[in-house]
Amino acid sequence: MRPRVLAVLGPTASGKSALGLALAGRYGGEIINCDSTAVYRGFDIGTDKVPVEARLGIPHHLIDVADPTDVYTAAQFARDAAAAIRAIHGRGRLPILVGGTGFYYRALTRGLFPGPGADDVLRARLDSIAERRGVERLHALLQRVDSRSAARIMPRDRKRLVRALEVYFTTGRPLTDHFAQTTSPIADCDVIAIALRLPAAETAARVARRVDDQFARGIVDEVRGLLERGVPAIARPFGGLVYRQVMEMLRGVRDEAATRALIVQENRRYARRQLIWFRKEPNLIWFDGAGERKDVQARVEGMIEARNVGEIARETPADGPGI
RNA sequence: GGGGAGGUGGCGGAGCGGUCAAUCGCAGCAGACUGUAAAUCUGCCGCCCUAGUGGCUACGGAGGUUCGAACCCUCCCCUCCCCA
Repeated sequence: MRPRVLAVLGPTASGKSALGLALAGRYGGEIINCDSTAVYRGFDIGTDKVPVEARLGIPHHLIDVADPTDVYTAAQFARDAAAAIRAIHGRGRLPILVGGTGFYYRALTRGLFPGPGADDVLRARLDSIAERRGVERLHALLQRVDSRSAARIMPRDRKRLVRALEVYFTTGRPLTDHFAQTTSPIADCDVIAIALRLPAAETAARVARRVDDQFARGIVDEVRGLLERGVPAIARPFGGLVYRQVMEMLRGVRDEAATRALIVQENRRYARRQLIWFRKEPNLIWFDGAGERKDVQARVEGMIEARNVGEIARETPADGPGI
């Protein structure tokens, strides 16, 4: 039997963590975070990390594995997650990916081409071209060296233009040439992916509630504390949802009421983008309803049992912790 | 009561005789995504349809001037500010 991996995906505030925890408890699982911002230490409230006390003793991986000043990437995630999966399988337990970053999930399950990582010097040079002559300049440049990529990338999509040029200049081959070598680091595993889905209005209400909660729990103090501890304002995770808006509030861009409203709005938009991504993701098994609901969990468990996914745990009960 | 400013698409706000269904921003909707992805970017966005150098209704209301009006004139309605 091929090793199994479970995944709990879905838009923000859909109850992924609760479902992941329930499934881990039931099937002897360990959780692997699949959320791009939760990897950063110190960014807790805004990322809605499950507090250690609430983890029911279930191991959580890839949370708090990066310093705020690090630049954690999808490639790094794919490597780390694959390693975590192998380790968990080695313990005879079931790896459960939980998160909403579609790109990370794809990087893991379908792979990224084995090309070069970021070249900061080159990026700086390309960025300065964009700065001085306009982003379109990069597109024109790409058009000359890699017209296939130029056709795929919008003329003002700076990040993708920079990356495509970076790959070309560091390898001498167009980005699209590299794609053929793309393989998943967990190609030997069977991934059973569950995706949660909620009506937009429900997501909106849940997000509003969560934002109130984040402020009540001290998101503003968390940000202040990070800054006081010397985390630079340009640190990657400060650019993410919630943190970006709170940073702007602290800079006086808008007051707290407006900030809360904005965060709610941005969350709804983010949820929409996540759904667009996941809709395209093949082989997801969709469940309607929030992940903390017992009936939803029961439905998911029914599906899992029908597919015998939990078998990994049952086959090797020996080193299950206290079962 | 007197004086002043203004009423434009869901909101903010341009336009001040034709090329205006109306710049732009926001919100909304749809989408792209191969090492920054909670990021970055694209399209649509009055109504109708066979989706187009298509039809229709529109710029507070009613009239008027003009070949032609969101833009000019008259009256009315309504906001806001200042003085009483």
